[in-house]
Amino acid sequence: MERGDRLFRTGDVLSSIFVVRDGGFKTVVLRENGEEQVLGFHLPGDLVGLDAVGLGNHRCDAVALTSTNVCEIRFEDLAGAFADLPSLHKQLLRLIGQHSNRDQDHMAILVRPQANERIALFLLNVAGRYRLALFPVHAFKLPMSRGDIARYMGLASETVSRGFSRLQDDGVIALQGRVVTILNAGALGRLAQHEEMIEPPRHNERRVACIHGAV
Amino acid sequence: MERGDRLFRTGDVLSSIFVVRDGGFKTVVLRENGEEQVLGFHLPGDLVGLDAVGLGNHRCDAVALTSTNVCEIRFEDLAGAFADLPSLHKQLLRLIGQHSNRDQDHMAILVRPQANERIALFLLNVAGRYRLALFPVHAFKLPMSRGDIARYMGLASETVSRGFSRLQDDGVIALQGRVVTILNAGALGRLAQHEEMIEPPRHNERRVACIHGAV
DNA sequence: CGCTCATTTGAAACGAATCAACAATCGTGG
DNA sequence: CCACGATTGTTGATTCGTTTCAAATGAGCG
Repeated sequence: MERGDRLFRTGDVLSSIFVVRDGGFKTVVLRENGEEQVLGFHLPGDLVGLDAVGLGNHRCDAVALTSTNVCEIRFEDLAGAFADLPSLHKQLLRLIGQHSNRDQDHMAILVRPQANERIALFLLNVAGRYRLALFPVHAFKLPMSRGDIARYMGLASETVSRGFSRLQDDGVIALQGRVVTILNAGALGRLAQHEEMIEPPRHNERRVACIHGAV
Repeated sequence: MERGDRLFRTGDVLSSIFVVRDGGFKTVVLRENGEEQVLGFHLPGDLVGLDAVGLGNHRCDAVALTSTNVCEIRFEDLAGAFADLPSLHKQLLRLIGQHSNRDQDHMAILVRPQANERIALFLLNVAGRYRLALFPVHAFKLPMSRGDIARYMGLASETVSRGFSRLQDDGVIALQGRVVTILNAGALGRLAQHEEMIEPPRHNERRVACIHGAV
């Protein structure tokens, strides 16, 4: 699939669940006033489409953020297999539970009153997910735009941009466009919990991203 | 159960699901820094405990907000019935889907950048849920404190209080402590969507709550 | 009736949204 | 391969709104 393509749209009947192999998706709802709200990001290894399991219809659009590669699981096959393998039910329930955990992480971000905390949490979140799915990496490329991140976190895109720049100035992360390198995970964790930066940045001038060849 | 009692705690293994008959609950998580985040409110007719279906353990505490009355459904009974009645699965999945819809409503509140929009959405939300469960009422008593509402919406409790007062001054709602009367649902809906108040308040002085005997 | 806790309200400081301009990046086609 | 246009990202200045701290009021409960 290419960037901008939709895996499914709001209202579509549930026919398949997808596993992201490569690339990334966002799931979005369009509010009555025309604004787009980003419900979640789906990175390699993640499932897309579980939102329709409850009622049988999708409640959001799944939009490809980049060129993507997905694995399709036809739901009727799954339903047929349920009768034979009761354990599959537990499996599905566990998946749904994980999905719900994602929502909870999202809410944990949204309730923070401070933009910097939200941004720090977001980065830790994404980094953790990449760490699970791929081999541990210090640098990863965000497939989504700053605007998407903003609409995910309930902030203006300028605020996201400023927050990223600030983290770079403080030597917590290095930025190269959408490529993020976490330089100081400890500091990021403290920022996510409203604690002040304890170790001050070593230099005040913005350093160029030195990703020691990992990019 | 009495106010403050816990139906279950974080980490408890899933043993039962509950239906709220009377009163209300909040589900909360305690963050590492000691702060409490309110994940949801459970009013009469609502289910509590679905959070554990995915992994088998509860991921939050369920705290009674008032004296309450619940109906317990032992999960093992349910699991046994699954083998006999495959349709029960769909039923459970639908319930989970509804639960997920709640989370989505919650996020729709949290992404609003403006406190007034969040508060308007919250009131519409709660009113809609009371309308579903009980006979239509214009006045209802919130079982939760302003602080709980604030922790649910990611605001300071003072901001919630101010927002309520503002809505009262504008003649959109009437307040009597925790009893809320919606006087102008249309205006509330418009406020929830960032639109300005079109019809100005008829009087500037704060009116006393006139709930025409419904309380 | 007096206590404690919840709620309301005020004033000030801080932070984010907004508006606006600019730089950088990407994709496209010459 | 480079030039171009369009999108995306960054940065600055201002305005608006929320948090915070503080105090007063009100309600619920023993």
